[in-house]
Amino acid sequence: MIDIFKALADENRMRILNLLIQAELCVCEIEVMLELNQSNISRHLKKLKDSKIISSTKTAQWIHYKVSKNFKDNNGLLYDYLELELQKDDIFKEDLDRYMKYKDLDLNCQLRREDRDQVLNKIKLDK
Amino acid sequence: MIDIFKALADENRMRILNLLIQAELCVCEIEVMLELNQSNISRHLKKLKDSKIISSTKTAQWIHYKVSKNFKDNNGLLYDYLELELQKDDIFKEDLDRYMKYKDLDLNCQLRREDRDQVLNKIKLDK
DNA sequence: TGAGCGTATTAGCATCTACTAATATACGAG
DNA sequence: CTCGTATATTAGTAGATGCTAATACGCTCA
Repeated sequence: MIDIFKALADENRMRILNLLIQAELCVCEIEVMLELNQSNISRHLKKLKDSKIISSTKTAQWIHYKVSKNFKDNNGLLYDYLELELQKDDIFKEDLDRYMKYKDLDLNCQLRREDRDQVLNKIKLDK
Repeated sequence: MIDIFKALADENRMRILNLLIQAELCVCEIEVMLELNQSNISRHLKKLKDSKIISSTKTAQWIHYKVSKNFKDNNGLLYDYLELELQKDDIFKEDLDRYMKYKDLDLNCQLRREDRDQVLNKIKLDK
């Protein structure tokens, strides 16, 4: 249980988890959505995975992450708490808004590296 | 929310919280129950209090800590999760067993310093 | 097979955290 | 007022954690 709390005790990991609660995503998508660099995301994902909160599946060179069934099944109350609380914080809501834009524009993880800046621009929120 | 998780991401703080979920206690009682030194407990309590998980009331020179009403009211799902999970781990169960012994023996926080070792001995678990 | 892309890992660093030991503060009893 | 007790705080230190930049690994496709 304490390992789970340790994994949750970081804003960037919580932002990642917030996205993964809504969708299954690969590293490069999270990278664009949160504007964090790949190395950080990868390490944070490892920590979430080590504590069994998320799981991953590999297809070709992409690794897709999602909240693990095991976590939901064994920590239902905590999962519900997270879903509820994540709605209350602007930073998490904005991340989801960016994800919605990304999805509405039919963008996907095969976007080319040279397009990344354009993608970033497209999902930028106008506040 | 992240501050709460940070506060919960430590075994000793969780042991303290485990006791406070069951009873209102002062520092010297926690000290005996968990065999941690006073300085550590005081700092851990401060952290739990800063994140609004617990609250304290002062009577004479004793400061009694308990889970705050505010925390229970605003974090019901998390509180229920904690109550449930804390039952699953031996270390937390043993701490509660020691508390039960302490209570059954009608010991209280006014025990004299020179009696502390005796108290420790009385609440020792025979496993 | 080799180039390119997605992901993981490493090294080096700065910051944070928890601990011990010592000291300070606050209160009550005498 | 002063001593003893309960609690808080400080200083110093070791270990954990998060970051950046660089590198390594693994997969696909030409």
